[in-house]
Amino acid sequence: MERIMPKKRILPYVLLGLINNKGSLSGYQISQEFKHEVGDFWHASHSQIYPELARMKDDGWLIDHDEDKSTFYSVTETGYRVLRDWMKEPLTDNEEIFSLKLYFINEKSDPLLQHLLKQELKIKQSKLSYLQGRLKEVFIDQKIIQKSFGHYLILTRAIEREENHIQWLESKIAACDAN
Amino acid sequence: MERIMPKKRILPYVLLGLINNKGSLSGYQISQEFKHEVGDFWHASHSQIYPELARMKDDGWLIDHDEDKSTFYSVTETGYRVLRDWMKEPLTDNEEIFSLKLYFINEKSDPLLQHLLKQELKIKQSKLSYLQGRLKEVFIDQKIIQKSFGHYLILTRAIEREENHIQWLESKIAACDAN
DNA sequence: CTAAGCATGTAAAGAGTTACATGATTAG
DNA sequence: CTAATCATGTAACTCTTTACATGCTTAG
Repeated sequence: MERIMPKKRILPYVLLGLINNKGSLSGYQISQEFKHEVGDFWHASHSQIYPELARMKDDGWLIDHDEDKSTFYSVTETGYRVLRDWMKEPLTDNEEIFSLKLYFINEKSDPLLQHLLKQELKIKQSKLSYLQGRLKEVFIDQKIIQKSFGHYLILTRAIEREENHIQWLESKIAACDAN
Repeated sequence: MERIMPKKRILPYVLLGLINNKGSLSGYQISQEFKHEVGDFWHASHSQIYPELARMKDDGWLIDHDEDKSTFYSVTETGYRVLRDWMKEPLTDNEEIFSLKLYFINEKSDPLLQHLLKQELKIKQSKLSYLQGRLKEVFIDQKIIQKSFGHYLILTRAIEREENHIQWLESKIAACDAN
């Protein structure tokens, strides 16, 4: 018995996180934000941003004030609670979401930081063993490597990538523990 | 004077590449493929796959034959030309497309392999210097790091990630040159 | 005086997901 | 005999993009 369960929308949380980081942002400034680091893991065009901001204001997540021909939005208490609740939701095997949530943490001392790093480490460790299993399973001999060389490359690359990510996560967990 | 230019669809090329890799696949088998390595950089649900296969057959990119209650598709000469043309199109800063194209190369001796690796290396090198520039530009002092710690983390992580990727690309380019 | 950028908004179309459907086969 | 998996297909909906629109300001 499946109930209609719409796909979890990310955009409102992204907007909440961005506005919360900067204190207050206009729709235009948000679209500019996506041209820098955030753009690596999320993007939205202005035609999505403006109506979304209006909806979020209606929902009481944001308040607006006009200044210099621009409408600036700030996160309300309700909005901040919504954002934090989303940040606390369990991570899945989705690096973009991890990066976004990390990006939305401002203080090194925020306990969520450690929580996120440790969650992501577990996910990545199990992903790594999955990929290592696939390598053994799929590429049982040299002949298969020769005939699917691209597949072999991307699989070995994925393994290296996960190893590198795990190392980084471990070093950051250690560094944050040292406080 | 802008003309209507629909967003470049990837799905048909993904299907072409997957079918070409295996010689022949059914819609169901394709949806299973997305549960493994390919799923890391592309995904499609069966409700997208079946109509797309039908369209591609109409366009003469695929031919089908029935067997055991399944419809299997193979790539036609036209389809293969379309796939190769797409593979030769310049890469952009989009790792998924790079990985997909790499995945679709079967032979180590395929000259496209070297071409892809070198193209991606250039893109990643310029991305790395962009990110290094951002780091200097944004985090001018310790105080800013303290107040945007998450941002600092994901930016330094992105830099490490690109460095690791560049190393890998360079090692593979060298290894392939050695032939 | 004009092109580029600031700033916002809506409409139309396309891509992708979830749900609804059906029917066959296989394993417990 | 019943749940899971194989296998395909369509309908409805959501999300995102592109295009159409407007008006203001700044730099060359």
